Amino acid sequence: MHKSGFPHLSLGNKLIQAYIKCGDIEGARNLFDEMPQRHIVTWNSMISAYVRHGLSGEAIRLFERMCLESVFADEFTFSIVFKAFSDMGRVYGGRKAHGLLVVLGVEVSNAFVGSGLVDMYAKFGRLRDARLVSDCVVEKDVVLLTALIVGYTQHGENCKALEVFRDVVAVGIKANDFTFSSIPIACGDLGDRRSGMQIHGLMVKSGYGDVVACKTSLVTMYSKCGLIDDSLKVFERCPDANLVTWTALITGLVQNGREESSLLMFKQMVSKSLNPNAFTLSSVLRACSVLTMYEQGQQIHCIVLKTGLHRERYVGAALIDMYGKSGSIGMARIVFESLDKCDVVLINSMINSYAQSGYGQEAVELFDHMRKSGIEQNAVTFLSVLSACSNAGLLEEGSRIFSSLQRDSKLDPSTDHYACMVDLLGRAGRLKEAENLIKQVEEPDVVLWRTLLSACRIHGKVEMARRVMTRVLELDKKNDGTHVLLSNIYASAGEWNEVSNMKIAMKNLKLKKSPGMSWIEVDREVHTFMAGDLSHPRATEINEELKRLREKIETLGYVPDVRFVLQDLNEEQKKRSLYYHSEKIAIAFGLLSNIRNSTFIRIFKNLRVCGDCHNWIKFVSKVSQREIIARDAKRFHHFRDGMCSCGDHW
DNA sequence: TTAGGGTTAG
Repeated sequence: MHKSGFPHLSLGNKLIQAYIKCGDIEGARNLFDEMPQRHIVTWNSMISAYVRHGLSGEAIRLFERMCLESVFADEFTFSIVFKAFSDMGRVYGGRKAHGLLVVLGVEVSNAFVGSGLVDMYAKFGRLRDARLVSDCVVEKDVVLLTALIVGYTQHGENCKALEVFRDVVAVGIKANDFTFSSIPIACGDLGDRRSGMQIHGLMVKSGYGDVVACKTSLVTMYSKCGLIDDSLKVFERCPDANLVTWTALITGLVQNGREESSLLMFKQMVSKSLNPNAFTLSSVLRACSVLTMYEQGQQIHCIVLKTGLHRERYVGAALIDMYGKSGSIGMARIVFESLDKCDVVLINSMINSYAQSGYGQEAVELFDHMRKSGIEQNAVTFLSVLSACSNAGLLEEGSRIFSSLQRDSKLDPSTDHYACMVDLLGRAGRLKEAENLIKQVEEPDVVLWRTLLSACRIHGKVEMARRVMTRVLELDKKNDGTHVLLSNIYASAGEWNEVSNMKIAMKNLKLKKSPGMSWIEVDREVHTFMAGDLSHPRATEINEELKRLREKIETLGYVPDVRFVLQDLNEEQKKRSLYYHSEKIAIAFGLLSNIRNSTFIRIFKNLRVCGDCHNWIKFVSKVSQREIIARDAKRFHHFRDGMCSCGDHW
């Protein structure tokens, strides 16, 4: 023992090592603090233990204390401390440590030091610095080059990642499982199937084809290349799939439009007692959102709450989006307000939810609040708030925000931003101003002209529509939506000859009008209806319900508005055609299904709700005492007690 | 002692 009663220097170090080995970091720290003098190895052991236990902040504090006490850091210290700085995102501190390394004359060419430094700069996104350090190391090893590859892939520089990988192969450095779990990501993000498949072959040849992380990386690579069936093949040969592998597959399925399969896979995963994390849950929430399956979405929300992941940013954004897209704006707001920290994506999700439900004022307030709080707004923020203004007809606020976007030198308004303004002006009947705004755009796209064409329809401006149509056709001859739009303008004006000319034009161009359909989720099953569609097993009941509703609402003053029938029919035929619009059938079915005694009914339509249906739903919401939420191609309508949230502006 | 695979807004 040391005369002061403390263990001898090397014995003390051994004791600290023993504490660390047992995972007793607190014990190691106490002993460390009590030691009258410490060897460099002791400092290094302690710093290293902190980093390995996820206590990088503590590691940095100890490193700084070491410098203050004039203990010279060595290669070992630097190899570990750079990771601490990158874990904590402390760019400035990391650079200072690099400076100290130079002053102390520690060699960067040491493989461990070089790799640590390259990895730190790569994680900070300072890839030029990472490359400079890497170039100073004469004998580069696989760890250093893999760190560089990962840095490039994580910051979207996938071509450079592939270049480094090709260098690795060319100079004969043996790529290992870490390299093979990183490089397919670059191929996936580039959509480079050829390189992806070559690397897959090389991986198998090198003996890493059975490493789970490598296979996971292949699942992602194939799915990002649009080859989801190949992802499934890799997954089938992965009996040791872990949570990351399952999540990669579930995400891939969602990204490839196979949302139903992704939900089935999720169920399988849970049945294997694998607990989903934030990655998994945000992907399945997206699947529910796309499928408009909100009962499922709510169940996933329960899992989120049970697992305590409701404060995770990615999950929060996915939940806000899911509730926003389901028209449950109250729930979206509850999730939003429960978050501890806000970032631009979360706020954009909330603004966008407001936009879709027509809550323009709330969207503008959040936008203004964001600006006051100093949170940087991006192009999506402006697009979301402008679309909120356009859905709610807030011309004054929209113009103010659009002007500030034009003044803001950091962001250039895109054609999408202009489209919102054209829509706002157009709907307000200021068609000439809308047209002038389009002329300000250097290369106006077809969306802008089509937006103006749509405004012409609302205001019945047939002559202007003819002119705008020629511009639309110059840019996109083969768009069914455009032809239908102009045909509807002619139909509203009673120009039936022109309507049949449009039909002939569409036939010649082999364009088909996409059929209108509505759907509703009942007991986690989706029921879809077309106009006049009486093929549902409960068609007779639906018909009776429609009749009951008609009788009730007619006593309150509902009159079918045949102006919305865009076919050349007689009055009685027109009324009958309105009677069986798909949204009416879906609502009648919803009412008779009495979904879980719910106070509301939610339906979806792939096209815009027509004026007569809009009026019909208002009456039905009154007689049925239900809130009816209808999502059409663009937005939500919340009907309650004979009124609609859109204030008839849509 | 150093490097890896899966997630959010339009």
